[in-house]
Amino acid sequence: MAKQGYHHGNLKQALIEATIKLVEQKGPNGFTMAEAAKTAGVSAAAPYRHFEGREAIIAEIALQGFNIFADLMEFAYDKGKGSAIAAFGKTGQAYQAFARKYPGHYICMFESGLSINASVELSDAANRAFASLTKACEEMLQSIPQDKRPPALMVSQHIWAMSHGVVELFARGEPGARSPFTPEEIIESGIGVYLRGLGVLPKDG
Amino acid sequence: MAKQGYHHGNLKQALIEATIKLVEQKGPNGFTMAEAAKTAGVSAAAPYRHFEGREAIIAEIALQGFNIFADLMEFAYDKGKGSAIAAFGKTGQAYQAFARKYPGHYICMFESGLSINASVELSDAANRAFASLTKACEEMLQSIPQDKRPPALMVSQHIWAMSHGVVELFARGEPGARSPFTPEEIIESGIGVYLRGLGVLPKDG
DNA sequence: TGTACATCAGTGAACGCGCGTTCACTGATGTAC
DNA sequence: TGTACATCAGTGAACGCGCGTTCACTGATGTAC
Repeated sequence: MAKQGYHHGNLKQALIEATIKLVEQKGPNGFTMAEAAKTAGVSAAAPYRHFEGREAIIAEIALQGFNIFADLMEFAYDKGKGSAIAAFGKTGQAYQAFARKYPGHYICMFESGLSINASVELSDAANRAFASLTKACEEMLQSIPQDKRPPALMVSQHIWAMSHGVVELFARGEPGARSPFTPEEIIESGIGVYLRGLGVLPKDG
Repeated sequence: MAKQGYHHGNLKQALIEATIKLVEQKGPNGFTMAEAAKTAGVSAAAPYRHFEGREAIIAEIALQGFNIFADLMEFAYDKGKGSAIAAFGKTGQAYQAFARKYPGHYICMFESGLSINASVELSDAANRAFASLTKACEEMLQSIPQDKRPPALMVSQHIWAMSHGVVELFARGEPGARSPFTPEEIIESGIGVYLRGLGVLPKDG
């Protein structure tokens, strides 16, 4: 995959991948530059040709993560188009799927202590991701009479909070360790109840 | 407060308090034994008279935290007794109040990477805390016809997930930084919608 | 195609640092008589 | 009340370690002519 010899050829991405792996295994602060370099098969000084320092590599992963996340959400939303509820459901599933498929990115994005306002690029990417969730909420809320309609932003924050909570509490560690239900079951039923409460789903599913 | 002189007199608790402060300021991995000792005004070797090592002090704080948490939840639940809904609402508020009032404990409990199964005491305390939430859910669900009643455990996990998500996403950093709403507004309205979805609250509040 | 040279992307040694932990010690405290 | 002694809870020096980072260097690559 990577070039042999003096020049690695693809070191930047190799370091990112090494860091993702380490972060998944040891948590956001268990990773060290030295170990990332070693994992990538390169001397300890090499990373500094590509990243300013420790923080920068985490920030880069978070940035990539938010961009993947935003793409996934937008794609999921488009796939459900036609039915606002369907579109919304797809974005909710996309959230869980992202967290499951990219745990290292998820950790860098939400658990590393990184400030989202650290760079314009980063906050742009984060905003894009959550804007698409909020847009899905907004369309879904159209079916509710205007005077009973809660703010779309608040609805998307409820969904976001529950999704994030499920990831943090139930999607880590051995399956079943903390709950007899799978994360997907929990979030799907939770959002189902919530949507009934909003009045966009009938009382009986 | 603490004794002066060679013997501190209260070092164990002083170290715990120092660690809580450091954890609040620097995150779960920003704390060091050396700094905790220094903050408590004691040599770097002294903590080892009271704790086996770094992990042990975090575990002790988490244990204290789960016990305080469980007490608060049980107390809140009792206060709302008579009305199942009221009792439930009180426990939800107690969750947010705990996270706000004891951020250092909260971090050690949920963000330190500590395994809840690390000790029997710890898992007992954690179970006690969540059992009282589940009990509140169970009583609340009595008003629903049995064949439409979701498992109490799942309901309590939904509530727990949303509460935790709100704490993690909206209750940290400067107020208003990520949301125009306060954490309390978000969780209260979120749980309100959810309860309407369950059918334990009327369609219009 | 060949050569000279600039630039790029690595190396390896070294640094200073602070951490976690151990160890022999010592000052303070409690207790038996 | 006084004394001897055991125990407790600190100290301070030292250790080995690995980390983040810098620096002068060098091998590989790309390009102008």
